[in-house]
Amino acid sequence: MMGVRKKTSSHTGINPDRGISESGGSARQKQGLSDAAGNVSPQQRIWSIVAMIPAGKVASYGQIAALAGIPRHARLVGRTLRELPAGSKLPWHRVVNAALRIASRAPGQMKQQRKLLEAEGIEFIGDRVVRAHRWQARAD
DNA sequence: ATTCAGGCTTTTG
DNA sequence: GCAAAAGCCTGAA
Repeated sequence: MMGVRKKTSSHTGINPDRGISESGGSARQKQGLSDAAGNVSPQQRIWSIVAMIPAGKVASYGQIAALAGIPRHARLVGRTLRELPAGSKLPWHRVVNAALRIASRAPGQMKQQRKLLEAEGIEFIGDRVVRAHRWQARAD
């Protein structure tokens, strides 16, 4: 593949530093979130990225991880999303795997996720999301 | 410290 | 396009 995808270092224009104002308000009780050195925990980065996925678009775990500055952490993204509080504002449903398929962690939610996506105007081909709906940050 | 399993990804055939 | 194998990381036993 590659071709369009440059190195992850390419500033796509998105700016994770915009800070995601509370994503539910609770998930930060025992999480360090910010480090003494001013660093933020990986999951906060993930939240930021996920939060900036435009409606009507979907992104893959690895993509998010890469954009968050933590390549190879696709699974961590999934893990993080799994721990999300119910009232989270994060559009976790816009996150799918590299095959553009809905990752199944719970049969019921999978159905729900698809419904949410379709509600945003995302089309499906079988159990897969139409490629045109794949989100890609670009700098230009 | 070691082992295992997981909302993954990528390369081959 | 799908299946199998190998990678890469993390959290929990």
